[in-house]
Amino acid sequence: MSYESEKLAATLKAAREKKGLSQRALSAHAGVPQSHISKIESGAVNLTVSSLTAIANALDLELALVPRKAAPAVRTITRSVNDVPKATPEARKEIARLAKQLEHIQSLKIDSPVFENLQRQFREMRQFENLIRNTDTLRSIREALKAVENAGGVAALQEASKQMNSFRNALAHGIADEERTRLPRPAYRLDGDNDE
Amino acid sequence: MSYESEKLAATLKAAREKKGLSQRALSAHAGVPQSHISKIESGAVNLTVSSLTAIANALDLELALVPRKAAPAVRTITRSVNDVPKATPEARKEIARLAKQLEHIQSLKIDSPVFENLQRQFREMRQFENLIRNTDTLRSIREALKAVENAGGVAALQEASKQMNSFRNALAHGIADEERTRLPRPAYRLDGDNDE
DNA sequence: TCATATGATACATTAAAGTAGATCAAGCGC
DNA sequence: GCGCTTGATCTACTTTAATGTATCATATGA
Repeated sequence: MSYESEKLAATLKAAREKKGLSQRALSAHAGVPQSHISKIESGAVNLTVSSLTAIANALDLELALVPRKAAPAVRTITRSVNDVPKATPEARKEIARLAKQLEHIQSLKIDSPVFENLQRQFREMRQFENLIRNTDTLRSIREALKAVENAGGVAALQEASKQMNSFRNALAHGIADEERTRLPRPAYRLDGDNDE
Repeated sequence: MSYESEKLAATLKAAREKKGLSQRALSAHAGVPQSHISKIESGAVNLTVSSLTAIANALDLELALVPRKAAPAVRTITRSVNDVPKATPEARKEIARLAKQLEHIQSLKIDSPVFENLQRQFREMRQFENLIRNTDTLRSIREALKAVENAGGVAALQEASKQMNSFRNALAHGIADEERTRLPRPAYRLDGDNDE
C-alpha cells in the first residue's frame, strides 16, 4: 500500500471514530458493507472513487484535489477545524448512560415540565461534550435520576435538572472542569477561538 | 456517473490542459495508459485511488479529504492559486515554435556564449508565459533567429538576444504588452484577474 | 499533399474491487 | 454467566477497473 492510501485510510478511520460511529453504523449511512469498510480502514484495498466518496460524504468529508502549492494552507485549515478537543471515551460513555436513563424515565410517562426542561438541558449540554474532561457531575446527575424511579419523584428530577443546568453553563462558558478539580492545563492552544 | 466523479474528471482534465500536457505526455508521467486517461476524463470509469493519485501527482495535485465545514475555505484557496492568468494558445504555440528554432540552432553547434545567454533568457521568459497577451515580439525574435542560419551569424543571435531580454524584462515587471501595442481589448472578462 | 500529434475507441485479458452473508474473538454492560 | 456490539476475517460470486495494443478521424504543420 502506498503512503497516500495509508493516509487516506487513517483519515477515514479517524473521522469515523471522531463521529462516534461504528463500522456498521457507517456502513448503513454510506451503503457500503461493514466488511469492506474494515478492509478499507486497514488499507487492504485500493478503493474506488465511488466507495471513497460514499464513505467520505457519510463522514461529512469532501474529496478535493488541491494544487500542491495550496496544500499546506489546506492542511492548516483542515487542522484548525479538526483540532477541537475530542470527547473522551469516558465522557461519551457516561453521556450514553445518561441518555439511556432519560429514555427510561420518559417511558414512565411522567410528563412533567421539569422533565422536558431537563431533556432540553441535556441536549444543550451534549453540544459541549467535547469539553468534558471529568465525568463526576454526570455520574452525580445520573444518581439523582435513579431516585426518580424509586422514591424521589419530581423532587429528584428537579435536583438533577439543577445540576445539569449548572454543568451545562460551566461548559458553555468555557470553564474547563479541570479548573475546579485543579488539573494541569496545556500551556498553549492550537486554535485561537477561545474567548476567555 | 455521479456529480462528484464528473467534477473530478473535469478537474483532472482542466489541470492537464493548464499544464499543456497531452494525454500521452501525462500518461508517461503518471504511468497510466493514454486510453485509460481518456476514459477517466470522459467520466466513463469509476477510477481507483491509485489511478487517481498517480495522475493527480503527475499534475501537481494532492488528494485531500476536507471537512465539509472547511470546504468553502479550501475552495477559495484553491481558486486563488489557480486563477493566475492563463497563457493563451497563441502564446504557447509561438513559444513552442521558438523552442524548436532554438533546438535547431543548437544542433548547428554554434557554441557561442551569446547563444547560451539567449537560451537562459528564453527559459526565464517562459516563466512568465502566462502574462503574454501579444506574440508580435516573439515572432520578431524568431525571424531574427532565422537569419542566424542563413547569413546573420552571431550578429543575428545578438539581435534576438536583445529583443528577448527586453521582452522578458517587460513581462517580469508586469508591464502588460497590450499596454504598448494599443490593441483593442474585450469589453469584459470572464475572470476577474485583470490588474488595470 | 504528406506526416505528425491529438483524443477517442475497440478488444481481449487479468487482477481486484465490490457485494452478500456468516463467523469469530474480544470487550463491556447487565 | 449471558447477551450485545465491536472490528476482523472468511467464503463465493459478480462486476469492473486497469493494462496492452491497435486503430480511427481530425486537426495542424511542414
